[in-house]
This record gives sequence, structure tokens and C-alpha cells, in this order.
Amino acid sequence: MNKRAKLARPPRHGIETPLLTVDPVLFTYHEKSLKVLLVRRSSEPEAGRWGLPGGIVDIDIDDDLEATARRKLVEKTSVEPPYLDQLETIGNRKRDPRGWSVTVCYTALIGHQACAQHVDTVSDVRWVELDAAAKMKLAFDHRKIIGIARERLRQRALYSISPGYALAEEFTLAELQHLHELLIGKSIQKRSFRRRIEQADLLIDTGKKRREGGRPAALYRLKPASSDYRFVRNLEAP
Amino acid sequence: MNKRAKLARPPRHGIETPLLTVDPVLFTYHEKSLKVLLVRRSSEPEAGRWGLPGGIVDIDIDDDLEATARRKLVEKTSVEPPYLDQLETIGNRKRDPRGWSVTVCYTALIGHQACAQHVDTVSDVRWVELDAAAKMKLAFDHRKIIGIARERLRQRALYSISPGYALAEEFTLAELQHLHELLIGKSIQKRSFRRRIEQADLLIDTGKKRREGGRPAALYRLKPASSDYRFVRNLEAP
DNA sequence: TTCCTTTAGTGACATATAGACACTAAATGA
DNA sequence: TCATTTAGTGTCTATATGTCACTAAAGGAA
Repeated sequence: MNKRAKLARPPRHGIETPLLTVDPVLFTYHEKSLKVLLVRRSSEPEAGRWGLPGGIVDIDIDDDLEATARRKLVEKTSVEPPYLDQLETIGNRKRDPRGWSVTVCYTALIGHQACAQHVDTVSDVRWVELDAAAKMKLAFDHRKIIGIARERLRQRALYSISPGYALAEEFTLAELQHLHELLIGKSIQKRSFRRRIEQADLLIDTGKKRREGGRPAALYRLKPASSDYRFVRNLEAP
Repeated sequence: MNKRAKLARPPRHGIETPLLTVDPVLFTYHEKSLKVLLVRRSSEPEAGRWGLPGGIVDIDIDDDLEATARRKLVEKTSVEPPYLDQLETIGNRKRDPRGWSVTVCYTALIGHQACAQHVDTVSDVRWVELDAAAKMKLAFDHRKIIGIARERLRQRALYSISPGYALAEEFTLAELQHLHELLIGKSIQKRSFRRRIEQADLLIDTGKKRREGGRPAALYRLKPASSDYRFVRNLEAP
């Protein structure tokens, strides 16, 4: 069914409802920095401007809201992210020039190499360094949404290792720690970081090693349920 | 503008959007137990069944989603709750017989006496003990939503004192502790509970006392920003 | 080979906060 | 006066993080 056909179809219920979109904020870690996926909008409103890889919920295609998020991310990156978590829903009459609108936002994480190939081949999709994105003029309230997502991810970094889904499937503890340090905005004691991960038994040692200048580091992989684990005590906030 | 007029008005944007509702889960603490506010539905679908005090977002009245939540709560209780926090948004094609629908859920807390008078005078609004509500057949997926809200509140009880908004404006530490114990499902060491609250400086001592059998207890009041405070270390989970 | 550099990983003690539990405090009423 | 009830505290233990110096394992230069 094309857009024209949908336009012609009468609504199933009587009351006028706001425009409903889903906006995932997809993060990755690459070259020692945090990046967020942005898309150049091709249509009005805000055509030409960069924004989140979101879109309108299509009730013919999508079974639920998360399906919309996944569909949009696959459209832009060609792969499904291993981490997808609902963030917050923003709805008011000012955020979109077309009037009252609602967006259900998600935080998503993926390893950079998992979608680098596809992203590099298209010009309207780009990884943007997080600090740069925070200064850009983005579509709608997307800059604010990215800020909320970052803050939530910062909190997670204090009591979980779910940020690890922004790394490659196999990673070193140094990489995971540095990612957490970027999020928290402060250096972490190596001893504390490794101890808590070991005690919670959240990682699988692949047995492989990777060398990066000095002694080779062990390569780990996340255990399936590791994103649900909460440490009872937070790391020291900045 | 009445409902008929709204029905007749053409949609401002082209694409067919799901029904959009807001469903607040309002908790209170009364007679040593946790209660949730339920409303008997007067109209189809699910007429006659009890459910959450939610409703459809009215883009003519409500400036944003939170305004809808507040409006619905005031309609049913006559007062605005001192605590209102977005919970989760559920949207799929199965939860409502009318088809694809979305509900933005909120957790709200209020002292029992603040709205007891109004709630007691109407027959279609009722405080229901939380454990009883968990066994009732409620409208739509409202039982599941209450479960999610309760679990979120349980987490909060481990690292904050925001559940305190379910108490009267002035309360004793024993009351606050018992409320937390109900949420966590386990008794808390009195010493631990009092120490952390004192150290974080979250309460105001009113100077007043209240007697309940033995030595009079000091009456406290929540400091304005106390709901934002997070302890660095959680209480022991059950 | 030897030693320097680099990064990975550990040992050991200090510190902070929750758990446990007995104790004291302040009220009432028999 | 003393038993009872509930409020509130002293103090020791247990556990996890902070700190920091140390050892380990690699490569490369002299």
C-alpha cells in the first residue's frame, strides 16, 4: 500500500490523534569516541537538516512500537542493533511545525564495524561525534532527545555494563572501561572496574588476546543477560 | 467543542495514526497497605470493567502528554499529585479491540487524605489494594501496566525516597520505612534506613511529634528536590 | 642478550556505607 | 513503680569501592 492509498483511507476511530513517530538514538564507540547516527532529512518539514533515524509508525507493517524502531534502524544501517531500550516519549503541540505530535524515543547501541560498511556507502547517513552533535542545529527537538539519551546512558554506566553493546562483539576490558569513562566524564580506577565485573560474572573470556602496544589484552564477549544486571553500588559520580 | 464536532473535523496530517491514550497509575499508602486508583469504565470497549484513570489525549486542551495525565487525575481525584513520572509507552495492534493503539503510562503518587474525600463520594472511582488489583480482570492491558509501575517503584525504593510522595505531607520515619518494606517485599534494618536519609539530608523535621502507642515520633516533610536524589548504594534486594 | 617502554593485570590497605543487634529514650497505663 | 510500647542510637561487622604501587607480558632498540 502506498502513501496515497493510506491518505485516502478513513480513520478507524473518531477522535483526532497526533502524529506519531519513533526516534531511536543509536550510539556506537569508535576510535576512542562516542558517536551517534544522524540522517539527513529529504522531505519537509526540516528538509536538508540532520536528525535522528526515526519515522512514522506504520500500523500496517509494524506490530508494535519497538518494531518501528527496529525497522527504521535496519533501513539506515542494514542491521538490527543488539541493544534497544525505550527512553522516553515526548509529545506536545510545539515540537513539530505540523502541530501536536508525539515521538517515542529509544536508545540503541551497536558495534561500529557491524554497520560501518553500509553507513559509509550512503551520503545521507553519518556517524557524528557526540560532542559535535550537541552543538549542531538538528531537526525538531532531536538535539534535546540525544541529550536525554546520553544522560540515561551515563547513569547506566554507573551501575551496569550495558554500554558494552556499543563495542564490537569481542573487546578488551580497557576498551569497556574507556567507554564508561567517556560516558561518566571521569576516569575510573582500573581495579574497581575489573573487580566488579569479575565478581558479577558478566563476561565470557574468549581465550583470545589482542595486542595494542604492550602486553596483549584478553578479549571478552558479553553474556546474554548482562544488560539486565545492576550493581548494588554505583561507581563514584563525577 | 464536543465529540461530534471533533469527529467531523479532517485530520491535519495525512497518515493514519493509532489511538493515543495516557494511563496514569496512581498509588497511595493507607492503613499500612499500598493502594492503586481504579475507575469503572462507563463506555465501550470494556464498559463496566475497572481500569486505570486514563483517557485520550485531547490536542485542543492538552499542551503536552503530562498535561493529559494531570487532567485525567484531577478529573478522578480533584487534586494534582505531587509526584508524576513517565513510566513506559506501550503500543501495538493487540492491546485494544479497536486496533493499533498507544498508551503513554505514568506513575503518580499522592497522600491518601489529599483525595479521600472526593474518591469516597463517587462510586466509579476506588482505591484498590495492590495485591487485589494484581488478581483482578482489568480493562485492556492495565493489570500488566500496574505490574510494571510497581516494579519501577520497587527499584526506586532501593535507591531513593521518592515513594514518600505516597504518604501524607507530614509523616514519621516508621511510616516511610514500612512503605519501603512493602515495596521491596522485605524488612529493612531501621538503623540503615535512618542513617542514609539523615546523611543525604532529604527531610525537614517539622518539630512536631505524633504518638502511636509508645514514644512520640518526629514528623517530617519531604524536601522539594528529594525525589531526584539517588543513593550511591542500594538497599539489599530480597 | 639486556634493558627500556608500553599496556595488562594483581596485591594490599584505606574508606565508605549497609547489615545486625542490643541498648537507651519517652510516652502510657496498670 | 514497673511493664509495655514505639522511637531512636551506639557500635561492631561485612562488603564493595578507592587508591596506588607492584608484577606480567609483549616488542623494539642498543
